[in-house]
Amino acid sequence: MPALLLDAANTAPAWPFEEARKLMARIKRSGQTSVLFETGYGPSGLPHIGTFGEVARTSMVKRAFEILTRGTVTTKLLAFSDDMDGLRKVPDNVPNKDMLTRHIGEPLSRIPDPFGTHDSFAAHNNAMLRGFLDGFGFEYEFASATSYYRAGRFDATLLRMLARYEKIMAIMLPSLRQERAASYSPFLPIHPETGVVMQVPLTGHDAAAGTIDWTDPATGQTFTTPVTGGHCKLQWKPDWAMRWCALGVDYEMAGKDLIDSVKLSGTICRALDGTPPEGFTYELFLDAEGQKISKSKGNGLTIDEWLTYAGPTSLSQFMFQKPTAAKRLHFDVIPRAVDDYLSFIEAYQRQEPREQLGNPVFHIHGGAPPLPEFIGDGAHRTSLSFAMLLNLAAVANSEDPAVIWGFVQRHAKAVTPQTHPRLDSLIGYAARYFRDFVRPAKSYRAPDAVETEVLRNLIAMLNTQPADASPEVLQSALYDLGRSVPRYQDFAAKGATPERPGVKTAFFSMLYEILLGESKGPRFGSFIALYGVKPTVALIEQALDGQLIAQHQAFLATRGAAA
RNA sequence: GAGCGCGUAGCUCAAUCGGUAGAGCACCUGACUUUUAAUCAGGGGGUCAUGGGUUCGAGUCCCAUCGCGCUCACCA
Repeated sequence: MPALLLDAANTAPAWPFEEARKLMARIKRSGQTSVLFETGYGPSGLPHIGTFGEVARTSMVKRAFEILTRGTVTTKLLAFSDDMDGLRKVPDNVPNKDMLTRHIGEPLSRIPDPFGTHDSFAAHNNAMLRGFLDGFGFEYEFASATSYYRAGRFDATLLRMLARYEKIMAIMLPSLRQERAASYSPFLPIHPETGVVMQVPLTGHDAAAGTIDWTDPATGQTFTTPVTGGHCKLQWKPDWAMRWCALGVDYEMAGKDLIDSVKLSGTICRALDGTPPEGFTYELFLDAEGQKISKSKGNGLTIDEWLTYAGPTSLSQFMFQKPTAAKRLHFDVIPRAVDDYLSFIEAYQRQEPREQLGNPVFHIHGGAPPLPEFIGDGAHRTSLSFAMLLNLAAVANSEDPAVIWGFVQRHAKAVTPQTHPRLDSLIGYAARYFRDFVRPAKSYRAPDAVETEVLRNLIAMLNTQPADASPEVLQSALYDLGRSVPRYQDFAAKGATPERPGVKTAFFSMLYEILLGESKGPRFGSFIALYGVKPTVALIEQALDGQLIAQHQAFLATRGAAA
């Protein structure tokens, strides 16, 4: 990386650099030579897009920090899975719900995998998370709460917390309601017989022995359980604090819904003689109605859904943009995110180093963004936007990438999927977006008597055309056909004469509405040339039969049933 | 009750340590041997929510007010 860039980074206003500078101040105070970033994950369901966002954003800060420190400070990102948490509720979107119901309350890492592919439910969801993170190429180390607890990596801090039990309670109790405060315990013993994470009040604790005493409310049996060795876990706020302290976490982001929790955990962390991490509060993702996205509601977008319609870089682009402002995370933001990304990729090449540091693609690609893919040469070179490709899909009236490619190649003959692999994937995404969002919005109508006659004449005209008729010839023939129908004659058109009237726009609108289900459309001669003369005849015949309307209704019905 | 975010063109939003307010869509006009557009050229349109303050200079920083919205206060 050029020295110029490194100097500019010291004052760069982009938020990842601002965050990195907070860490610079922290290591200056402490003198430490390594920095630990953490992101948390609750594996009671499939990975959430918010989880992805947190890892993506934390990675951007980590990378900015590495640039500022010239690699002299070692860094690590720990993706910590709280897989020892007890299962509270059976998720809706999993099989074997009966089996899961029998394991309510047990640690996720102890419950069998309802999908039957992994050693436990937690292992399954952890693998899903890691699959996503690996697919995006994040550098991180995965951590399982269960294995950390069992391996004793938290033992020293757990014992310290037990020794300062009263102090911890004094911090927690004021934040709780009376009835909850009466039964609250920061320590949750694992039932030695049932394996359930017990949420019971403690009847005693012994700091010297490192144990807690409690009673099983179901049987009245009393137990004495060590807080160490994985026999006991912590309530989540003390758990978070203990983890910060035990592992020495330096940086962790959280959504704004956790502001109070971050404060409380920070206080507990200090009570354990730890220093809470530097924090960053990001705004929440909202659905189309402005509601918070949550796993339990199932609103908003999943990672898979985003990746159906656009590539991972566009999702990173979305995550980079202004993390402190609430963002609607819905299908319609995808094209914008893709095109923002593409234009920043292009802009990067002509930017000054200082400007490059504020360019999202600098952070998305860890300082080394790829070159843009252009079509055409010299002054005529350009790149195709996602919005334009969506138009193309609509023009071609096709969800087949090959047809869209055909359109592109009419204007740029040398361009192929081999020379432009990213354009190829963009076209694939555009085709799917068309299928799922544009096509359902279509509305076909039936032709009236005059229109039926015109369409029959159109078939007859097309049957006289060769298969390779040019768009211009077809266009001209279309005008002649329109000119012959009184309804579409326009004597006010430029160049029109009483003998040779112009053609009203209504003629073409009629074709779009009946044949394509849209109010607007492509130059129709071009459409026929691309779509094919014979297929166009078939399309018109289907319209005359009422098949287009019937097919579209059937299509909508299957979608409705699927949704 | 506590905390946070947002008010910029008709709509959706940009504006990178304060320096002449921009884009996309929409709309209007014109050109391309007839009005259709992955074409090109041009145009209209904003009291940057309101009122103060700091400054040579504020959409940007500070204070207050109004409006909209979200989150937390049971669990994670």
